[in-house]
Amino acid sequence: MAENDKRSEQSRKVTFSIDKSQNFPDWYDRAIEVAKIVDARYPIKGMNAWMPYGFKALKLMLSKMEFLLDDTGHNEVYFPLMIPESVFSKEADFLRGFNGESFIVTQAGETELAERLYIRPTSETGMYDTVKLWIKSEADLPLKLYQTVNVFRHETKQTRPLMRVREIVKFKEAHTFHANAEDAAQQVDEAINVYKRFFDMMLLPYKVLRTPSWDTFPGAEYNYDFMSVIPDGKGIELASVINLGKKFSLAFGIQYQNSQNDYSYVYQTCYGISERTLGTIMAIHGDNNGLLLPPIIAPTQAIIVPIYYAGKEQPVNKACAEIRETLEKSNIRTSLDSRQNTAGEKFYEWEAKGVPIRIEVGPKDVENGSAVVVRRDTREKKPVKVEELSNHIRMTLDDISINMKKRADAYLKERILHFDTVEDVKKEYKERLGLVGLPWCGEERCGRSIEEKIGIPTIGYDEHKGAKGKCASCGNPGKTEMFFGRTY
RNA sequence: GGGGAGUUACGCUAACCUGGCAGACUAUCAGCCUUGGGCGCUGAUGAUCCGAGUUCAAAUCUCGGACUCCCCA
Repeated sequence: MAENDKRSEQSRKVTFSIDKSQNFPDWYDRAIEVAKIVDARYPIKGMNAWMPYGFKALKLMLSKMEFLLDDTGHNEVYFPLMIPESVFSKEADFLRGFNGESFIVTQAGETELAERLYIRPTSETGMYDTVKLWIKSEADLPLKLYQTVNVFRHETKQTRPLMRVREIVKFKEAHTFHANAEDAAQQVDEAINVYKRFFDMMLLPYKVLRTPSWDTFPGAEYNYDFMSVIPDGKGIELASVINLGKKFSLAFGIQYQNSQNDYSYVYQTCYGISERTLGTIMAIHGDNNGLLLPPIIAPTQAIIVPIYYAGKEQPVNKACAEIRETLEKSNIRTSLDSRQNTAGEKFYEWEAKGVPIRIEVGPKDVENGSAVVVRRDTREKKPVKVEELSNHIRMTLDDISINMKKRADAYLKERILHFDTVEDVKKEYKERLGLVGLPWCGEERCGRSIEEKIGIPTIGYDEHKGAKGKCASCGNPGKTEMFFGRTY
């Protein structure tokens, strides 16, 4: 810093006095606030107002999911927010699972309603009650639907923006209906593949785990969860893929007429993701300067920051406008920050918002016919000739994505810990480290017993990976690896 | 499910115990100075969660409510 520089080190503001690795919860709240993703000041716990920048990122993310669903033969529909109590309570396990956390409308104005109306905590019941009218014959199957809706759950525990909320604003849920069990099972596989493609695009690391039989989704035959780990060591369920079997079709009477002129009950699956995915993206990729958004969902992929000097604004502005036009022509989402704040202030702000690339244009650059390109992930600065800018930015965006994915995969690997015995876990595991894997024989009794001994809840097991050692409970050969962890 | 703490301007906070002009920082707005990593200066806007009680007088004391946070099962 030059001696004549009036800026003093001490008066410098600090966006993040909070260290992400030391205090993740506070870091997360602050990062979301500074980047203007959501406004958590909305006066209901667990319900947040989405701000323009955050909502743009969310929409970009969802559009990728929509593309994948459309591409695999799903059709978009919409079902109402409210579900009559008589419909909501038709499937017993489902009712037991969601009754306690549902909001229920009991009156309109001062008039008490004849029948109570449930605000959907998820849409199964409301949907299936009507879809049964749509299905007549085998020719109507398979039927693959999805909708993007808000759902409400009265969370009593701590809430956290995007991760654990009372109003899930964008629940993108798919529901499918099939003629037989094989087709339904196949659909589960397709859904898992769709989600793999999606989370890979979002540069998120995950592990697909099958939920143990004693812990499945209410009303399910079996289900899989896409699990990731956030920096405080807690597991987070990014997506759930559920085989409902005939449970709901029996409860709701969803039947089709088959070729033998008999009626058969349909087999169903459902699966969904939400804005939690965006929350996890921010949690995993952010650093002590704020967010880092994957280029694929960044509302602004490149921010142009003019560096003004008195009397030299005109040429700088002109160069910036030209660069912006060029980049937009190459389909790079570009913004220009021509506000009169100091350059440094703007740098910090756009870094906090997670914009992948910054382009600095000052009088020196104009003279040289170049611009300074700065990567958000490495903060590396590089002068680039204006003619080469479009190409360079494209390549750099790709490179940032590759780098982010690499980092994220390495990150998850560190947070999934493999142990051989309960004793090892007790000796070496501390809460904030991540998920715990132990060999398991496949018996419910043993799964529950391990859970109790190590005091960490079961999450699910990796179906496709055999375990090396002996079951951590009974000592018989381990069939698979069971994972344990605290979750959101 | 049980327990505890709290609520003052967009945000953070002082005054509370011991009742007496609600003060600072930040932000915002107007202007100046500036702009290659948060500089500085002048001025302005803006607040005691809601309801009741005690009192000459309540952010402050008492009671009730709402909401928020934390801890334990």
